Amino acid sequence: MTLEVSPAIQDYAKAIYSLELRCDGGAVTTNALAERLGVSAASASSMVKRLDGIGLVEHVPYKGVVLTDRGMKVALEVLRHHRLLERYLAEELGVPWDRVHDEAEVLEHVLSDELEDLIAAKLGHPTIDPHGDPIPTAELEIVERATVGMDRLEIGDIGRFVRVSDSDPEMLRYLSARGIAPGDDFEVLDKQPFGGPVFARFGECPDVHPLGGRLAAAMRVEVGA
Amino acid sequence: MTLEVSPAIQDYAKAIYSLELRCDGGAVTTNALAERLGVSAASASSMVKRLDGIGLVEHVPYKGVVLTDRGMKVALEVLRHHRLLERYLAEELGVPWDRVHDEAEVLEHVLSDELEDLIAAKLGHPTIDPHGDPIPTAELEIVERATVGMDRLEIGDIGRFVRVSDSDPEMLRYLSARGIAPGDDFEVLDKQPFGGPVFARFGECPDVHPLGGRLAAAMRVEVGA
DNA sequence: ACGCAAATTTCGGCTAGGCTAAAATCCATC
DNA sequence: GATGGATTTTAGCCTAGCCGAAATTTGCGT
Repeated sequence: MTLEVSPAIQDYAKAIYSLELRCDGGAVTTNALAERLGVSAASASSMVKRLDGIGLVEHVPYKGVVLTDRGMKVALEVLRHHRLLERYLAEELGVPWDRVHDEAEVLEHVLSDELEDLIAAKLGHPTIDPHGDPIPTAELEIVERATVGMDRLEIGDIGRFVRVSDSDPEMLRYLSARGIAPGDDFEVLDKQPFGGPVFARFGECPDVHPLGGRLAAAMRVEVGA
Repeated sequence: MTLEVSPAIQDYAKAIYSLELRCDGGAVTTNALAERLGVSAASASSMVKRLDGIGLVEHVPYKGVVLTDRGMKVALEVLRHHRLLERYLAEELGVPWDRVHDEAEVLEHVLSDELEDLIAAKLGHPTIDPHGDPIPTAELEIVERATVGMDRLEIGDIGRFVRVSDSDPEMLRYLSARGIAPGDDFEVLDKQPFGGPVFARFGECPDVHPLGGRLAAAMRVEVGA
């Protein structure tokens, strides 16, 4: 049945998974998928039909797709590969934080189960990757923590900076250069009105950083003591 | 010009390189190439034409192919990836000796230059892989040592077991299980006539091993004190 | 020197995955 | 309830690699 899961199919499954998370509960549209993967809407449409044919997604024409259980397994397997590799590359090989995503993006498709196990063991079976994203377990269970973007915060909010999108190298370099990393506790000291930037302090460092626009939205945090 | 070197092309370049080594100096035939890569002669023929078109090989129809300088660079780049990865997998991740080849076979095509450098540095810029094969330098220079198969040896010959084909897992398991590894010094104690097996002792271990057939031919040695 | 077997190339066809352009469908607005 | 713009799907086409079958070339043995 499922004996042919090409890299392209893995990429589609992964993209559908992450888009399902965003647009909570809803079906993923062809357009969103196409944009995410950098292909034309026509290409996405025909691939979606194929994925439905092999039972990885449920496709309602003109409505969108939802992953089936089997499709979810494919997505989580690739996600586990990706995030384990990110962690491994950062920790064992010293690949810079803002580069691990691109490296993992290609390696994830050719990682054997055996190598996956060896890497996980060597890392001590980690549960989050260098961006703070959770790594699915070997049994493909994953806990997505509820987070909000820093753009939603108000003056006085405190909490923990949990994760940041791994796909924008420039953002990662920016944060990295300022010593801001997932896991840091923070405090919002000021905020400009009308969707303006928030001013926050991270970890032990007394510096106050202005965070606005796409950056603040990409920085996901858990609010509270 | 060369901006498209697909995995398939890399595999062809690598195969042509190693066949050129064997059939010393001569052009590589389409059939040999097809057999090596496990594709039909028709497929190999058409790919050879493509490779000639993009300048990686010189193809004389019905005669065979020879790598151009650019083709050689492609082959050595992939070979460096392959052997560095074998070394890395064996040393850092504990992948069994007989499995590293297959893992490296897929990873070699997706290894970025940056990762290549990091891996080489971590290993201390090694010059041979776990099978005793030389690793091309970053500048793609390689020294192929002159070796003979153990099947050519006579009683009383001594020397060093240098390398063994990396592509037969069963052979590797067999040698591994008996504690025989590249780098071992050996002594030929007996030999049966008419192409029969040689009996040899390796390293410190007093055991005498009978080695015949394809195994003896695959075991390459340097003869002499 | 000639013919035949083996090697090689050519030919037509297949799948995966992508594209553009055109047709179909959906939905918000009037 | 119609209609126009946006979205989605279909249709036709392309390239990379692979295949088997048929045509071609080579070169060995006599």
